Amino acid sequence: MDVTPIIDPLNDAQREAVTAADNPMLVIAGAGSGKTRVLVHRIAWLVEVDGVSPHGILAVAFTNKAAAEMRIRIEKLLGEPINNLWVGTFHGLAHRLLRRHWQEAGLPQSFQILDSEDQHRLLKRMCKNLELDETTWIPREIQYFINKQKDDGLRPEHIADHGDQNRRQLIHFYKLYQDICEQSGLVDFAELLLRAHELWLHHPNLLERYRRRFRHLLVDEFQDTNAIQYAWLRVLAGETGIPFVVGDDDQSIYRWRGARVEHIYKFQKDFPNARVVKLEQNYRSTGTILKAANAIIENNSTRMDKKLWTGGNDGDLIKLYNAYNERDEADFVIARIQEWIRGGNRRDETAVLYRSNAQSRVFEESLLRANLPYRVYGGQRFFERAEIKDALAYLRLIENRNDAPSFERVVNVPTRGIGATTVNTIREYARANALPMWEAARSLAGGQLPGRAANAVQAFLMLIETLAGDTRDIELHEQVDHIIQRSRLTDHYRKEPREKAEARIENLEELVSAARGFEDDEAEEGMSPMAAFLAHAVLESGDAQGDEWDDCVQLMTLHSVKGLEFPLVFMTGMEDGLFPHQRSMNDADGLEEERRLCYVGTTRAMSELYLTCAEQRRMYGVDKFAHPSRFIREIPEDLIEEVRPSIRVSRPVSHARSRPGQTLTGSTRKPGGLGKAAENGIQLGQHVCHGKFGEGVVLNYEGTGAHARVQVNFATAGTKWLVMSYAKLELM
DNA sequence: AATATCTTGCAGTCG
DNA sequence: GCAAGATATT
Repeated sequence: MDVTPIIDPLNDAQREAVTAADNPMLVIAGAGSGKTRVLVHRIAWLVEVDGVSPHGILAVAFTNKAAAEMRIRIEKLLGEPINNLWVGTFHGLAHRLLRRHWQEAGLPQSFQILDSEDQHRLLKRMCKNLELDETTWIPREIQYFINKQKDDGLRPEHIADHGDQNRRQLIHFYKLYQDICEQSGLVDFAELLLRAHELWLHHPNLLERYRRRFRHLLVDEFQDTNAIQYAWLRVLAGETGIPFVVGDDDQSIYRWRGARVEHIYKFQKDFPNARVVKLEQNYRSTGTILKAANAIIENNSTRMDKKLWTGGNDGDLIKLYNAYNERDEADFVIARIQEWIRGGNRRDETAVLYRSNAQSRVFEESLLRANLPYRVYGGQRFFERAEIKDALAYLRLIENRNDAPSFERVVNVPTRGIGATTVNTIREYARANALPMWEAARSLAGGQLPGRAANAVQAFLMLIETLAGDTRDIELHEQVDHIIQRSRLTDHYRKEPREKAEARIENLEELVSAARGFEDDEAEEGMSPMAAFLAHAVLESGDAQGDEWDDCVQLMTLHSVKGLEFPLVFMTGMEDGLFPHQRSMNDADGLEEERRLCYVGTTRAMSELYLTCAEQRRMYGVDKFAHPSRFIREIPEDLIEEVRPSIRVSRPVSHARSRPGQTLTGSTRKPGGLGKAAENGIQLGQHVCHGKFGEGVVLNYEGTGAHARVQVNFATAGTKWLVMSYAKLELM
């Protein structure tokens, strides 16, 4: 047997992990150290050398995309498709188990998954029905509470109210919500994990079966596991399982959504015979970039000691640009990208990173002006669009008449004369008689509703039944198409403004295509293609921007860039308050997570890294002055080169626009090159007069000769940047 | 039921 | 400053 393709591409540390004996293994893998490679090669090693059947291996990734990629890489390495290997996300795997063992899990066979929007809508409706005080009962907060409990593995009966009235109410609400879900056959995301965990706890023989089957448990992005995920894994591993987990404590950036990096330490306690391997050799970035990344992350107090290094060159210095505002920042970035492209490089080798989504706008405008194609990550995903969810609600109702949220969603879409009053009556009747909405509607349409409403409801019920009958024996995509047409959703959306209508109808057509192309590889026996498709739609809600996959400049947040790499990277908006974000700046934990985010961003760059900040930024409609991010100061000076330095000066305190605490001084800034004396007879702090704007004070000054620009704070007109050669300023 | 007007809040994200 | 959601208006 030839193991060279599995072993040869690995360094010593990677090889140690890949070829390890049957021990629990914790791999601490720095950014760009080949962590996915280790996982993939480990699986290949198990199969090829240790003779483990893929049937006995379970691999967990954090996103569907990562899972799909992992499978492809494994199959490529092994040279054949591997069908009986379980690779997926925690949610995907939990779902698979629940489909398989729906009876043991106490679920109806036709259970459906509730996404977070569905969950929110349901809770909102519950709040309204219960007529709770809407200032204290905020659906978002209730949602957060319920999900948090579930993520911690808690059912309502497990939670103590600590004698707190409010908390007792919340727990009661959780119970109520759970009852509705049970009755409607619905399972939310957190519930998938919780049920899967309970499946182990309540059915020891089932657990035993899976323990015997999955001896090898591999987990990627281990630092991102939450409590219930870890518990599920822990129970499955038992005494005999061999977990192999890979993660990077320095890249833990999702604490706010329940991820606990502490699981890395817990792992070592729970599996005392675990071996720990550190991967520190980086294959991605230049020496300079790695030095900067190391320097930044060293400021965190709680971390495992780890230092990235490369066998490669130091490469270019990191460039820092101090823009005078966010538009200047964007123009600078776009100019650099154009330069990059002129140099014969690709647009998709460049990434513009920012802390929050709102920052993308200025870059988009600049890119549009420059005629550069770009792609913004994030935003609404395909299966989350309103028109798609409407169509899916019809499909779900056909699968499961008890699905109350779907019933409510489409009972009057398109409008068919079933208004709020009628729906309320149905809901009330359902509640009073402990019936599903569907049954309640059937009863009431028999006569207890006013004639017109009764007819409308009757027509709706008939429609669903007819559609169900019509589509029983046809192909999946034909079913979808038929239902979209006959429900008259297309006609409904056609009434909207032209542009919107077109996009919506296109999306509905796209849904039919999605159904046509759908292959239910992982569908469980007894699951109809439609049920599999619906589950797929919720669990894998698709890319936000399916189109525009070709050569585009990549725009995304620092969070969504994790796992990616680009030759040319811009980390923008490097200002205190923006990054680190204001809301994380004041506590140590928050700041450390921001710093890890900075570490993630820095380590995405392969050869060139630009940091940009603006001294003035328009936020929420007002211009604000800002200090450069403290993270810039954490990078050793000799690694940074300032591009086109601008001049710093104390702001005048007397002006209405300036506020205490916003005074900028050159002395605190790094690196050097700031604070040169001004030319052209203009002095910083100089009082000047402008023909149109009147009197003002020179705040800042940038450039030389004909291109020189000056920033003046006018008494009445506010702060302006003026080109010296046009402004005709008079010295006072 | 569709449309106009007002209020609110404003990090990040995957399943 | 803007967009989404809630509420008022016809």
